[in-house]
Amino acid sequence: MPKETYFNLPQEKQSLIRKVALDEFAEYSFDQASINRIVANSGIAKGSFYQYFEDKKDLFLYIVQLATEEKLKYMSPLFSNPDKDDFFNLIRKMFVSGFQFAKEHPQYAKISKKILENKDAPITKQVMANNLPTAHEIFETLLENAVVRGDVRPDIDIQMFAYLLASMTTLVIEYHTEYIAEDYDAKMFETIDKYLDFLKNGVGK
Amino acid sequence: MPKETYFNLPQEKQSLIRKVALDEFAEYSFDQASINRIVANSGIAKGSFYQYFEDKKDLFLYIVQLATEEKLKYMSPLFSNPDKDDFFNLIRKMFVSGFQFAKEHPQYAKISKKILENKDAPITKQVMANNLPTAHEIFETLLENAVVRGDVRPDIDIQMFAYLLASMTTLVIEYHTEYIAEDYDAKMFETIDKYLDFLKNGVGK
DNA sequence: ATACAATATGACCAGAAGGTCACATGACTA
DNA sequence: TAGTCATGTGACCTTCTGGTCATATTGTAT
Repeated sequence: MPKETYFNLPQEKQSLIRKVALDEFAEYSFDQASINRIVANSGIAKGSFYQYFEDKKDLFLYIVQLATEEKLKYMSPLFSNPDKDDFFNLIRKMFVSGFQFAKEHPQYAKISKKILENKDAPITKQVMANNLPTAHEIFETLLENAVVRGDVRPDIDIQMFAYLLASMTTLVIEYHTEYIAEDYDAKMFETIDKYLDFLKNGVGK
Repeated sequence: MPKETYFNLPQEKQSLIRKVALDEFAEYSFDQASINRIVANSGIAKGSFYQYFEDKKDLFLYIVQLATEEKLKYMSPLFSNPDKDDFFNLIRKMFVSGFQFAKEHPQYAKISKKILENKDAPITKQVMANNLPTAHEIFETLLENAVVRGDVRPDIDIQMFAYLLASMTTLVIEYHTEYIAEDYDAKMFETIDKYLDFLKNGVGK
């Protein structure tokens, strides 16, 4: 957490620093991000930076927290009415929300992606520890409910499949951003539907 | 590629350097790996290192090439008889081979994993450029054949599914190494079978 | 105007990085 | 023995890093 001094700053200055730090961490990994660049781009003195934050990690975890809070705003409505949608519809809605989040907060999305990509970095482990429950724990609960509801076959390995689901979600988004150039938005639904069809029925003939 | 001086070295010295570099890159990412540590651990002078290699990148790409060649030894036999196995059996065999490779060359496997995890690092892009065809191009061909053979539904999006398949392979291995502690080897087949069942039939009821 | 606390500042520090270079060593030829 | 050429060496270079600290500035309350 930033020091009190930071929160005493005028809102404008706070948000400038946030913006610059966000840009930096969206472009560079934690290790490669540079405090020197951040202070230069913010127009604040190096010394001031350390009046506001304990260290680099402090700033990073703060930014990650903001990202997490923002993402939660998109996701939490889905879980308020747990029995409203069946499993596959819920997945669809999660996709749409996640897609919306990434579209409206591309920087936050980039940072999240960087964190997930660097699973063995020490900083990633700390982020994971701070921001439980992890995605695959959520999916485990979802799957358990889905089996009870009868949406999903009861003979699947829930732990394993939760792990796969959690990662496949980001995979599908990755695929879509990497390969779909035109009609990006409209085709999102096609991509999701193809994915859901695969989840339900597999690809065997 | 290393300089001639390197290849003129006695085999023992070459392989010592390879071993030390392999250890370094298995433990640290390209950026975090340190030439200073490598020369210290090899017992060679810093200056000598630069007689052998152009720079850090030169050494790294050399090690990656060795890894790629080694992995190919495990994988290429599978593709010599393309019509011997149906699609799902081929996937199974690829798993078993990949698993074997990772078990017999854990360092190489670690390096490959690190590369795949850091998709946006410049060095990763260069590795990808050098080592085409990429995994998902292979899977595209495989899927096309599978559709012709009738193993796989003809209405799937081959490009998209090839992308997913390529990544899911590493996902499943990741899951297995992360969650299966005891009977690691024996349970590998269970994991693969569960995965193949999911590929074929999905999870819908 | 004075005193006190909060904040701002940038020169500075130690460490590590990748990379260079003048020189030393050794081996082979004439 | 003298000359040549490949190889070996580590002190040294520049550049960057995260982080510190003595000092200067500012704001506020008396």
